[in-house]
Amino acid sequence: MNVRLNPHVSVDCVIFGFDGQSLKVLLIDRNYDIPPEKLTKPLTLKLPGSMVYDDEDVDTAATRVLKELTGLENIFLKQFHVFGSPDRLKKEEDLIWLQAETHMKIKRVVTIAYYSLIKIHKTTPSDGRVVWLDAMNLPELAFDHNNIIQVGLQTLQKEIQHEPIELFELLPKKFTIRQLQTLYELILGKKLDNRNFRKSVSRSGYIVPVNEKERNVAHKPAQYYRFSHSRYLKNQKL
Amino acid sequence: MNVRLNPHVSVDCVIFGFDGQSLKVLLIDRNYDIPPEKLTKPLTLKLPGSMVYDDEDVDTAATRVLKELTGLENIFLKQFHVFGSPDRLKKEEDLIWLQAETHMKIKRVVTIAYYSLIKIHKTTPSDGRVVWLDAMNLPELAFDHNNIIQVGLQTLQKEIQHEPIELFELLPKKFTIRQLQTLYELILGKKLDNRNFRKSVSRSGYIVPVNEKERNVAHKPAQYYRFSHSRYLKNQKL
DNA sequence: TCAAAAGTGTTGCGGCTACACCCATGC
DNA sequence: GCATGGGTGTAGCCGCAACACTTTTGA
Repeated sequence: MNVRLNPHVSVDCVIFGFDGQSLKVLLIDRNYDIPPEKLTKPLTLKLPGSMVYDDEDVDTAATRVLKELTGLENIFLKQFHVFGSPDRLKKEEDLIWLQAETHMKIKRVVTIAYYSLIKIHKTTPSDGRVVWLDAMNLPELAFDHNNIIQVGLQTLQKEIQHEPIELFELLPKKFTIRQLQTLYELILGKKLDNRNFRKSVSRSGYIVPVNEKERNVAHKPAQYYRFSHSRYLKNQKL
Repeated sequence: MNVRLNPHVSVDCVIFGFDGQSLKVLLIDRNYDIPPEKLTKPLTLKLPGSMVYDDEDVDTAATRVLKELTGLENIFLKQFHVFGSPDRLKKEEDLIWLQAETHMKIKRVVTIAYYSLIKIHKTTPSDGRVVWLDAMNLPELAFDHNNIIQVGLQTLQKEIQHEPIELFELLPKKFTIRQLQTLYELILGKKLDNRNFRKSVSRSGYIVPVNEKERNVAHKPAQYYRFSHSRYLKNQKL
């Protein structure tokens, strides 16, 4: 395999997770290996990404980034926008970091952004560079990554209105209706009516109860449900 | 202005037009300037496109292509997908043409695809390289351009369900309901009920009759309508 | 027995579909 | 007067929103 990097094209992945309370984004501390006394900022966070190899499809590059980072394969990953303004590399520290990382003088990179939804607990927690931050309340990130995340979130909002399937990637196999509703509310940014939400769940036909309830909770225990992929496919055909 | 081309990133524009009968795509004969005796094929058609200049936003590059070709500015133009497989330049003749065109040895180009909707009669007909072909019945094109057009068409199908506004770019200022319906049917690839279609038109609130009817037609003359942008915006606010 | 979250039904409105006939014009 | 496409109304179904109380558990 020819591993020469194409210094003009990169991929960046906006990886969403859900911890039951809030919507998270996976970020990388790019200065993790730098000794503290040399750091100008305590944290310099960026989206996981990579230059594209010379003989690699751009989609493959995004898949590779995800795998290197989380160990996961066959993950839902969707190209959503290209960020190609020549001044997206305008911060001095970003240019310095890029040069150190790639050993090339780079003035301009066009990046193809993807988003992905994964269960937080599935990521290898061993990688110390990885942090999950609240997607709605982020600090200033490297490059134009705040903007990329915002556009990714808007895309996700639109998508889940038509393809709710994606959301189940964020939930554990067994989940309660309340968890699912909370997730919808977080992403859409508004409250939903609980009764109507339950009706739409049972109408869906592919969210089915499992033989298990919550335990040790100080209220009526909730029924667990799972996403049935086979029933989902059946409904599509109708 | 630094006019150095970035040989790794290009833009391609799928420009749709409508002649009242069928949906068209604008294509370029890339061998227009080659003397006939040197041609291997009578026509070698491709999408209008360009490499991206080193100091140019990718969206700007797409806008530039459209302007160079049609003279039009401020045109609706939407980024819809990146085609980045390393073997999208696999045909020998494509590589030869690329090298002649750019004077560079190029093995791999990632292209960002845009689609656009314009009124056919607005294009400068002086440019002999330009041809409009039926979008549903295309010959084999250069590179992976057949595939790009197909994906563009699918994107358009999805978009018009939510943002019908785009379609008015394809119609003359004054148009009949039947023309609008024909356009919908062509893009969606299915027949629509005429009565229900008219109802949705009058419900829309932003398609308004003008004081003019068809003339010299051998049937009841149709009312002309126009798209009212101001009414469209008002409805959005509700 | 209290606090806390789970779970449950009905009604009205508006939008979507299906469907058949008369109208105005040019030839 | 006839061929051609323009234009019109209704009824049933379905999905969506609004809305308040009972149930089950742990503490």
